Amino acid sequence: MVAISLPDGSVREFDGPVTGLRIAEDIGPGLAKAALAVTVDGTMVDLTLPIEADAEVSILTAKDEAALELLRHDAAHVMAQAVQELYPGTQVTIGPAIENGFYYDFAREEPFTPDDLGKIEARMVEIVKRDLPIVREVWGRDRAVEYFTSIGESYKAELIESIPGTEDIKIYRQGDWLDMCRGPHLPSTGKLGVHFKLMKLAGAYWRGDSRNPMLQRIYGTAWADKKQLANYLTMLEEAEKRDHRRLGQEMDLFHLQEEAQGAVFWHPKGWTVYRALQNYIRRRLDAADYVEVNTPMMVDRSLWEKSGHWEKFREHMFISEAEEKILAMKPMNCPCHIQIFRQGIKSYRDLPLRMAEFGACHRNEASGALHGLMRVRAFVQDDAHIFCTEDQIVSETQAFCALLKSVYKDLGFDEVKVKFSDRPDVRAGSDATWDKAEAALKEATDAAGLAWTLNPGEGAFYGPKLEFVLRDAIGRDWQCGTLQVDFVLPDRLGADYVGEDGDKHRPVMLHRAILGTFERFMGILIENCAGKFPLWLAPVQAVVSTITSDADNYAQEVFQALKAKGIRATLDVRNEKINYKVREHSVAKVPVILVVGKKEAEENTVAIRRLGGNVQEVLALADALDTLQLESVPPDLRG
RNA sequence: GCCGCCUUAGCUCAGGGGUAGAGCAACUGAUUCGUAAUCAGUAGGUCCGCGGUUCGAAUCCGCGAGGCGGCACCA
Repeated sequence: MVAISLPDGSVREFDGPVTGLRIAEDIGPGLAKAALAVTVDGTMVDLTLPIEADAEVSILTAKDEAALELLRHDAAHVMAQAVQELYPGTQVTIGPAIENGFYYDFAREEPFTPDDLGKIEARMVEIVKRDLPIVREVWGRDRAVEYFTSIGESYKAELIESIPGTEDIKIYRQGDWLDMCRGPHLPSTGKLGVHFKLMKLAGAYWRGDSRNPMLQRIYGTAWADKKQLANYLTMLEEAEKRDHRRLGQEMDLFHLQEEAQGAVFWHPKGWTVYRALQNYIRRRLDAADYVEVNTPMMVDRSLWEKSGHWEKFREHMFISEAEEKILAMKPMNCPCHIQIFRQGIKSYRDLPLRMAEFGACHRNEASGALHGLMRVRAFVQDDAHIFCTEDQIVSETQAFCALLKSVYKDLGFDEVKVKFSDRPDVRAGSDATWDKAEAALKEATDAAGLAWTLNPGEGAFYGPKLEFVLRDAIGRDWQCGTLQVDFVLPDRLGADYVGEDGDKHRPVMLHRAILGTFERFMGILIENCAGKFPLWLAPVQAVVSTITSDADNYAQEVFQALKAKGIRATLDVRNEKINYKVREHSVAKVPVILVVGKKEAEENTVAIRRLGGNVQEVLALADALDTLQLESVPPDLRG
């Protein structure tokens, strides 16, 4: 007797082992048809797998989020079958479900072309139409290795060999095609449906290791129905429209060119936003008792040798030679900050010492890693190093987390996630020190009210770290802020202070940034607001547009008044129709258009039109000026 | 760095072994108009670079650069 408890609380009894499909049939034919898999005591399994003991079972259909993952995994298998039918001799490797879709990595001499994607997709539809039953088999390891080796699937054989000897090898067969896979899978290929699309071709290293051969990866997206697929494709189009590289050009914010690969040419408008952002951060740091410094951009190699960077990151540093000395463009500010710390004698009374710098750093990133503003070779961080005692780690971390959260909120990001990276296998410092540092970081993060997830073993070799990830308007995650506890660098570069006891001690150094780099954050900001900057950041905050030349003098007066109030305004007295002007300034995403015609000039008013709206508000000039001035105050300066 | 694709006017893109195309933008002129494109005209090109094939290359082939999509990397 097997008792099956269902999600509605009911219990059904069967006289022996029973499959999920039987249970579904028992409930109703409609459900049996829609069933894709079952969860047994919370674990997803095949619909055809016998359930031997009492269990809590729930039947999964396309409506369940978990079933979608299954569907995507099956899409990967169907794609692999299609590829092997169309291109004999191609080897399969791995093909998991991923967010929004799936991929499969193939080994094949000849590259796939974009045209091939269409052919593969058509064959996939055909395989779905064949509605091949998907049958699970359990093989012995040796048999599996032997089989895959015999048909020339050396990657699969290698995979099986790396599975622990105690585990069964599961084979899923659909028609005359089969693959080794952990499962579970759909009952038949027909259940996959045809709401998938192959998206892109890419290279990917075997087992993610750049020393291994490169395979050909095909990415696809798959959904439960037509509407979901269409929504996803629409979302991608929307994301493309707010791509910071596209908006950067359309809005005349910045450009990149090959003579300065990975370095940004900021245009007046982009630089205006950049400055507004930097000034904002500078005020926030001042308010949080940081001191700002500035240190050399090029420093002799000997300093990098002492800090350990020369040994570890030499390849990624830009080098210059002068008078038989080798200088390196600084890839980071911290060694220089320690030089300032070391000047004179520091007392415990000087700690915590929070030293900030907006210093230009250069790193020779791999050419393939460069990506618009998001990954560049020349950048400025909102960087600071907090020199403190071990006892001050908690309070400093807590204060930092609070500052970070507040900054993100001001900039329009409310969702912040934290990744906590603890001790790696290879590390410096004693276990006792690590215990202390990790506990302090955790305590402080909790106290700051931030939810964190563990990133085991991913800490820096010199200490544990926090990574702050924020989510943008269209649901993408960006890692921006960081806080790293460092016991090593102060030691290597000889930083010390005199303690209460009169002895010399090593300070702990907290490396921290909120935005990360200004370049990258500008990119994130542009994409998050789709180019429609909040008023305090907008490069042009208001444009005064005339209807006829009769209002030119008055428009000039309005324009000067705006400037006098510190508002970034432009004047548009061109002989164009107001429709034309409104459209042009709207496309340029200017937040406020002040329209003035004969009537406004006579009455000393302005008609305000805001970006995205189509209503006009007529205000007395003095009121309009006050309103706009108030609205353009940066968030940290608001009463 | 690795794999694939792409590179034509300021921008978006079409074309394609025989004198280089469109829309928008720019410029000139006309138009003075009430909230998302007024009309007409003019000008604009090393078809990414270098080499090869050819009577002839922007087009075909090779090499290189940059960009794009991934992978690897990210102190």
